[in-house]
Amino acid sequence: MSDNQTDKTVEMVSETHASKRPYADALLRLKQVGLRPTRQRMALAKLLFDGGDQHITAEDLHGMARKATVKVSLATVYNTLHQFKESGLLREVVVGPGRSYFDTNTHAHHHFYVEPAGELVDIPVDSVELSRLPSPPDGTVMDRVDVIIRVTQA
Amino acid sequence: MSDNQTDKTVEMVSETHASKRPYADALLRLKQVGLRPTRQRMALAKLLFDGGDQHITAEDLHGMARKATVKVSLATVYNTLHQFKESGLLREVVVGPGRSYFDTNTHAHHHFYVEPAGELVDIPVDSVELSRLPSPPDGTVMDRVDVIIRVTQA
DNA sequence: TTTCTAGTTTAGAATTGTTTTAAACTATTG
DNA sequence: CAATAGTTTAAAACAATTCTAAACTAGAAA
Ligand SMILES: [Mn+2]
Ligand SMILES: [Mn+2]
Ligand SMILES: [Zn+2]
Ligand SMILES: [Zn+2]
Repeated sequence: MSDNQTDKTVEMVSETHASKRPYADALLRLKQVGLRPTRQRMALAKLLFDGGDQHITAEDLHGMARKATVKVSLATVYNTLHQFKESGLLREVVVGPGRSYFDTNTHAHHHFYVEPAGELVDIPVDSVELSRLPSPPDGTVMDRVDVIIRVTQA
Repeated sequence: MSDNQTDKTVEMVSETHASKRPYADALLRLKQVGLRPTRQRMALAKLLFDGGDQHITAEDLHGMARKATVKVSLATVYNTLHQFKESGLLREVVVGPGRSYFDTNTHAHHHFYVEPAGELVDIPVDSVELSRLPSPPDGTVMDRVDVIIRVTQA
């Protein structure tokens, strides 16, 4: 519901005001989670959320920023990604040692992991049916279930 | 079947010959995958496979070796873990950025990941029912499905 | 046995990905 | 405008892993 609302706003902005107010959506998101809309965060938010679902590494995002001539340090990229993750604007998906991606799709969903390309592909949550799950170990409570289907390029 | 056979051998060895021939099982495993039974590999194999299923990091294993007064470098521990993994003697399970475990249970199975303890608990494959899976992206073929249930200490 | 050789181990350097530090900077509030 | 809390950054530090190149060793051949 809150997600739905956000999505609607995004659509509106990108469809009707994007050229006039290209930072409206980024600004909104930052306001919603209580982070100051600094130049760097605005630019990173725009890069992250302006182009559909993405699975991106910190280095990738830093590279995109540089290509877009946004002056931002790698440390800030890391800071920002973690703040966005803590705020629920992003999820982190870990697929291999030293391979972690930030995912702009924060809805419940699963992943194909294509090796050796190292590419992540979303799987809608309802196209996987987990009809039986074991109960968690004593003294623990279930947080979430991640399904990663590892596939290889034929 | 091949697994079954191995398991039977392990049992036999540990039950009837362990005290007399404590390296018989390790030797067998190395022979089976065509790796020379060096002092270091034998010792690591023994540490890994002699005590039920384990989820262990490279540092952990190196620590265990040191405690058992086995002289082996960390580089060799890494080499060996990767060789064992490539040979199918071990699996690698990645649960978080910079958190990867080597798993002595090579049968198909899933995991609870207990946070923040960082502990892995096996889930038998048949206690999870994956009744529907999407087809892999074009040009790829499914390798395996990993289910990680993240749980938190209550 | 004694070579011979390919495979193995190792210390140490290097690399990768990420975090920390502490000083400079900036968005917001009064 | 201050004043201040939050933010950014270069640089150093860190953790995990890999690489390098030289020394060592298991197994095969002589
Ligand atoms: Mn590895
Ligand atoms: Mn992280
Ligand atoms: Zn995703
Ligand atoms: Zn396991």
